[in-house]
Amino acid sequence: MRIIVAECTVNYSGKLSAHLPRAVRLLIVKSDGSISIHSDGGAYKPMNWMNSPNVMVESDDAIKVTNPTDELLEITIHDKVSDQSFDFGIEPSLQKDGVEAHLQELLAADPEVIEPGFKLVKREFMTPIGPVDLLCQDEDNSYFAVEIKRRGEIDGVEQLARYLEFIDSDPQYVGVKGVFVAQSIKPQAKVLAEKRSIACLEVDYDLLRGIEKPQQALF
Amino acid sequence: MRIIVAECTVNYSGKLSAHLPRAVRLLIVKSDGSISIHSDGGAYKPMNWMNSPNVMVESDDAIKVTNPTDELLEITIHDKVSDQSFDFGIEPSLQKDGVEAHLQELLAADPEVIEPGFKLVKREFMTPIGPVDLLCQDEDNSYFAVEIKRRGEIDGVEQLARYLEFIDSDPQYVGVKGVFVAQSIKPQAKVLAEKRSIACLEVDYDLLRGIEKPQQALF
DNA sequence: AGGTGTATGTCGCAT
DNA sequence: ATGCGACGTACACCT
Repeated sequence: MRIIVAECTVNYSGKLSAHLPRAVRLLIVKSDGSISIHSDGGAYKPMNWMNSPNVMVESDDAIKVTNPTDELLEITIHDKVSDQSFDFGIEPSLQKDGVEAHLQELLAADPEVIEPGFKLVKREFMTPIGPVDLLCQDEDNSYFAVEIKRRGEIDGVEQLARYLEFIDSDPQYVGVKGVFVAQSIKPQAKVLAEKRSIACLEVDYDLLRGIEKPQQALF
Repeated sequence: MRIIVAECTVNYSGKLSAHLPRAVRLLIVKSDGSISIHSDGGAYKPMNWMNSPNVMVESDDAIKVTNPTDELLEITIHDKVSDQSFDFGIEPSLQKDGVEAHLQELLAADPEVIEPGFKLVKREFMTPIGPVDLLCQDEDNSYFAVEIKRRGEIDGVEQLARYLEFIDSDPQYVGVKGVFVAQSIKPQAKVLAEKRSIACLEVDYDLLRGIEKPQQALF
């Protein structure tokens, strides 16, 4: 990892054109060759960047980076304040917990959390426009398509509505109903779900993780 | 801007839980208080971060950052390699010039690219739920609502379908049909467009830019 | 390599 | 503040 602080101007052309006027900025060159240009503000997103793979050509007062799709990043260095390199060694893997995949696992293991009597038919049930998270059946063997989100927003409801449309057109599953499950559901998403005759359920992830264990202990 | 290189372990809890095992990493603390933790790889996205506003409490071997929504970022510093601060001054504004708007301009200027005989009725034609990119008429004076995207995905088809629903409910435009135009259209988007009776058209931006000039030269 | 869905998405703009 | 759409989205996963 190379860390440069320099007064510079930047031009990017490729998927769009961008120009950064002269100012002091942080340049990060990672060992895979990717380069990013940060200002002192605006969250973590760099103002400009070029991902690996690319070719970087450096001269006294300029850095030119090109990639295989003909994007060009051109940095003119007016005044170099600092230029250091560090050896970071290998990066152990990042561990994450609490994303949608976990939520789906927990609910697949315990469909009765969604509705008493629910049995899991299929996880990632395929439709022509993509997989719905869970397909379940209730005690009357009626089908329910379940869409799970971490945050319940309006586009998630639309997504489920589209799936339902396609699943319902299969005679085997005709009459399928929808359940929209999320840790929290926005008011507008609830309104739209109501309009689409889709049930809503808010679940607490920590609680869900909690009740999962006692149930496993029963067996 | 403060730039720290240190061997550290990191824990984040908030919207999810994340843990970074001990390794050397780059910590960037921007003047707005936001902090990001980078490894030496993986493009520009940091492994962990905390945006402003937040409260940062620093001790000899640890940095604890909390924000108003009770997210917590905890960095344990095992070995500090470097710790420097720089004054960046003010950042002049970034200038961008995108492809998206230009594509609409080109098609508005040349609707026949979409379909021979097409005439432009209105750009940004207003509906109660937002403007559709182009409203056109063909040689039989039938109406066509055109939605233009750089990338044609399923959401764009839904968007156009919603517009069509509203436009069609106006007696003047009843029977309006839809055309979905993009540089490339994903298979699933095509499937949904088919189901919604919306025509799809993939256009080449460079080609379009090319044929624009000869036409302009005719006048 | 290309398609598809998620993201602690981020960002900007309108309401 | 919240909703909504665009992003040089990035990124993991699957075929």
